[in-house]
Amino acid sequence: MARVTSADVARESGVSRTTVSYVLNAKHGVTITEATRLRVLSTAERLGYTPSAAARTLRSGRSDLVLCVLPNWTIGPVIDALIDHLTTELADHGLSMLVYNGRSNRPLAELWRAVTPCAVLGLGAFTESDAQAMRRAGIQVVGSALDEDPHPEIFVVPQASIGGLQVEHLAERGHRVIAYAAPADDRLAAFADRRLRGVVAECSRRGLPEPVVAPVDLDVASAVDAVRRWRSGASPVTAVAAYNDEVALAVLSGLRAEGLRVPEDVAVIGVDDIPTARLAAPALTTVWQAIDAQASYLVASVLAALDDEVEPPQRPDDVFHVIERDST
Amino acid sequence: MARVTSADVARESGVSRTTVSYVLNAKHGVTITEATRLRVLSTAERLGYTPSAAARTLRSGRSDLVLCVLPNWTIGPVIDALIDHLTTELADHGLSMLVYNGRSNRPLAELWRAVTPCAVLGLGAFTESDAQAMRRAGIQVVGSALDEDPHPEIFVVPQASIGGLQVEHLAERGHRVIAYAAPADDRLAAFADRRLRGVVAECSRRGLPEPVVAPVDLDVASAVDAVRRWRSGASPVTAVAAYNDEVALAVLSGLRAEGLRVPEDVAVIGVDDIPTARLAAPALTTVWQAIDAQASYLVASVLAALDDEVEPPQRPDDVFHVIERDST
DNA sequence: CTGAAAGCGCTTACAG
DNA sequence: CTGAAAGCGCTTACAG
Repeated sequence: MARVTSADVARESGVSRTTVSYVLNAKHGVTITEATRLRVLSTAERLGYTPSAAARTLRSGRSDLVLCVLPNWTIGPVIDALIDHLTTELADHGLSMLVYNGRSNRPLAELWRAVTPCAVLGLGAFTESDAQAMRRAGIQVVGSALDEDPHPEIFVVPQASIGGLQVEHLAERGHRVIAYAAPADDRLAAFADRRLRGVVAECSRRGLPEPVVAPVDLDVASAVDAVRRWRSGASPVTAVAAYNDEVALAVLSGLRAEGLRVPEDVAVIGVDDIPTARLAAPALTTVWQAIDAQASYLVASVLAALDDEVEPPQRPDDVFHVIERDST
Repeated sequence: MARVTSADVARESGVSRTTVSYVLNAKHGVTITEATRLRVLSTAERLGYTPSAAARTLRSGRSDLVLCVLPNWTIGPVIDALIDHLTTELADHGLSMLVYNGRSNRPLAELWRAVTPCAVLGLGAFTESDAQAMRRAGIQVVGSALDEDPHPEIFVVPQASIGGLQVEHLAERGHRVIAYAAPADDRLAAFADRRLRGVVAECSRRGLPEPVVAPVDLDVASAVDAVRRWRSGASPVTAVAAYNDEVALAVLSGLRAEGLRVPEDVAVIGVDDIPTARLAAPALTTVWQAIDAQASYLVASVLAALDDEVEPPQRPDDVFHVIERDST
């Protein structure tokens, strides 16, 4: 069965393709008789007409597609919620968002063979050559960074400040010997390193000893190893800042296996507030992120990149806070 | 800066656009002088030429894009891994996969304004009208179903058999009064209902009493309510089949709060084997899915839909098995 | 072995 | 208020 085109709709409605286009795109500044309008609309409906995205894009040089590029991360509930917000908000502006999982480490260039987005929203940083290639193809690039970035148009979720917040919380509860539980999954290194940097900086600012870092796999044995190391020194660790909630849950299991009480012997704080964090024994204290505010900022950035008349948004601040539960 | 087109490459290389196209697409059956080939390739490289996806798609009536449509589910590690596998395997066949999160309950039709995939891979079922619209637009539709489905080309992950497996495991350990912990999140109802159906069927097949169903929110209070209900009757529940691991973890927390021992007083089995399942106290018994086999099947289905000469694959069986840990 | 030309389906000045 | 025509950038018969 052949594809239905605007020519079909035009013929069946007894008008020209121009008129069909005007009606279907509710073209401004052109007046169409109500009768014609209705006729075209109903024919289109009846025929099940769908405009060809390829033709529209080719002709207008612009598409309604925003591509969200995910770096090689594991995707948990936080990113899931972010994507959810982005999709919905962008759709409210007539933009469709599709997600590319750049796990396979393939060059992004492959993608432009398949799709022509008007903007690309990178949740991680792009390589300079990728970014250049995109701009050259007329694609707006909205990037993100995990650090403070000199480019004001780059979205920044300062990972270091998460680590800072963890230490602040722990220090305020009187802890002085603090450890950092790093993830064993390499894909998370970009985040983990920066969060650790924040932990180290805040410890030093407060005159606390440098945190002992141990990688913790998501199993009990690995956590037990880390716990033994942390507790073995002359001044045993009394608090652990974990890379995220999953790692924190592993630490909890290691502590339990070693017969240590939480938070009496060792306090633990995570990041993310995953659903199971509150189900742990004891319920996990964690750092929460304002995903909706981050999504809104990102959407506004995309809109500003697409339309010169739209002002770029203010970076949201205060996107983190500590949720106190029973593990600290 | 204007877009680089194949005409630019042709001019700079001193050949026609035809030749450029032949070289860049490594067109079979056409012989091009090695010298010309190299010249074209290097000019394209130097100019940073990226073919226009819109033009290719419009001209050839076919794109390299596979769209994966996610229903309104929460996305956990299982779906994440599935997407990962799909992206990689499809890329090996020259196809780019993009993911659409259909959460916003918008009609899929909106999407065809932005993008023209060659195939759509639905992880949930499509409405008949959506499926029809896609076929009418020349898009191959590869659907999935959660139940046995009369259409042999539909991919089926029989959710009911997950529930059956849970009961089988529990019954073999001597349990007779089994409860079902349903998720409170409505978005999961499609799965939950079917898994429950499997639980009910297997109980009845084994002559066990009908399972008591309680919804369990991901918090301790909700789980405690459910546990009290399960334990209050004349024949208290001794085993719980949970919708998934998160719900199972909640049940564990409710049991703990009520002072019940696991598995001595009550056994618990989940589904998914999320990373934190093994970190629970006690470590959670769960049902594992062979995601890689499912992904391979799906990829083969897409390939078969795209090329009539490729045989549709055999449905994989044996995609589930129980991972025994300490909670049963 | 290489080129001129047609045409995919749309939108948009331009003319009437 | 509506239509004829051009052109977006590519691929592919067809001719040489």
